[in-house]
Amino acid sequence: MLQVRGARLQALLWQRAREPFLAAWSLPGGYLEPGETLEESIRRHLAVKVDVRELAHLEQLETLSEAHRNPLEWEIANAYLGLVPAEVDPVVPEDTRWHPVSRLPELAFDHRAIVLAGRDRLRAKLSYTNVGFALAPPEFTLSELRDLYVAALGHEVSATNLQRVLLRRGVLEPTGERRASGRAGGRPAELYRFRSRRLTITDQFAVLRPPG
Amino acid sequence: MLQVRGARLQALLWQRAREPFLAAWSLPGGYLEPGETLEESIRRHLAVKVDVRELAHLEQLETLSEAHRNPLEWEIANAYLGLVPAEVDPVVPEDTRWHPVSRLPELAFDHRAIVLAGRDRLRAKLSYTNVGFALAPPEFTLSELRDLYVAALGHEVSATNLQRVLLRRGVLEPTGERRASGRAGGRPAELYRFRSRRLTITDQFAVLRPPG
DNA sequence: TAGGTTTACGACTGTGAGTCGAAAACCTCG
DNA sequence: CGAGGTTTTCGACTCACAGTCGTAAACCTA
Repeated sequence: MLQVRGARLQALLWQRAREPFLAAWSLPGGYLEPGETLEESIRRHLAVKVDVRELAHLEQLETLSEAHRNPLEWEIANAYLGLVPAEVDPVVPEDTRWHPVSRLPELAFDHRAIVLAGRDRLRAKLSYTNVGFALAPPEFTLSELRDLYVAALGHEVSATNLQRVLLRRGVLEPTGERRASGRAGGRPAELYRFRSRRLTITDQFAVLRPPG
Repeated sequence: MLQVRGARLQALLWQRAREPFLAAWSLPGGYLEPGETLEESIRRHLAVKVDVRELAHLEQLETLSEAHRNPLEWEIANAYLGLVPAEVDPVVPEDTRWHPVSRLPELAFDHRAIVLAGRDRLRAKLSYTNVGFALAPPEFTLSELRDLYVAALGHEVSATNLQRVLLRRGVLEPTGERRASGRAGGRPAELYRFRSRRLTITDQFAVLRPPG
């Protein structure tokens, strides 16, 4: 599970209480029960840590069967990517904390690679889909949205370009209202919302388009 | 497994000899054995049908756990996408045949959706990676490569643009040799090859690039 | 050798992303 | 109440690159 908090992209991790990897940080998850869908299983295990209704998006990341996983048993592990909108602060148990993806602690198994794969998937999809809806609150100003993109992408983003691109693609729509900026005055910003909160591909890749 | 044969994108299917879905066409595959990697398992099952050394590329597609699969047992199925270069013609058993993806027969389970997902994945990656190497023979003319792209993408492609784009990205390189076109004379075409035969992302998506 | 065919390549066009600056709309402080 | 500072908005400009087109090159066959 990833979320932008405090202008940084962070991952929800919990500290293991048992061997192997005692005291190392780990991704939430667990075993599949019979008669259960993969996604049902994920949601069940996540529900132990957070309120799953706050998940704005959940998608399959990859399936792993590497040998360097838990050496006791040969496992097939399904990694999922979940996204939580900014500004919600789910209640989490004692052993669970958010960690900036840019400064991860020692992680159990191959969980570090999984987190980085999730970050990369998010970065790519921010460019050609409307996943932004899963990072943003229901309404927001363009500056706030820009800050979310900066945190997730890890580089500067022009608010002007962001607005132009997302408007032309029909991803954003103005609410008609405006909100005064928090601190030092300034022109009040217009509020926007995502037109849809379901994943859609918005960029037909630039190259080798059909003619016409 | 997909391959461009006869100017059409085709999928390798075999006809089931047992219930359920008796006589329906089906994707090659089978069960995972203990102590086996997912990819090892896939290659083992494919080896029954074809010479797996002819696979130029193999990647994970998706993992399914739907209820409308084999109703007898609840299964987790891992779908893979394999690509075979044009102009190789692997020996296949009696019950196995290539079928154009655009005119698939009745398929068992949800295999039809899997084949279409594989086709879509291939189409997308042709635009922003160098997967072309897995569809093309070792050396080829630009017209031949264009025809492969047309078959896979399903729409016209300009040979001029294809050349310019793939050369600028450093995906193609000329071999220095040339080959007379098959039939009616004409200027002999220069031969090209893919600089690398490992999957690489070559298009940093058009949108929201880092500044500079 | 003339005409046909295919490939190669430069020039032009058009779209859209990145940049910049001015104007708008608010605040606070004197 | 006005001046200066701050933030947002929006148009205009630039530039990179994909798509189009026409001509020249290099071969074949009759």
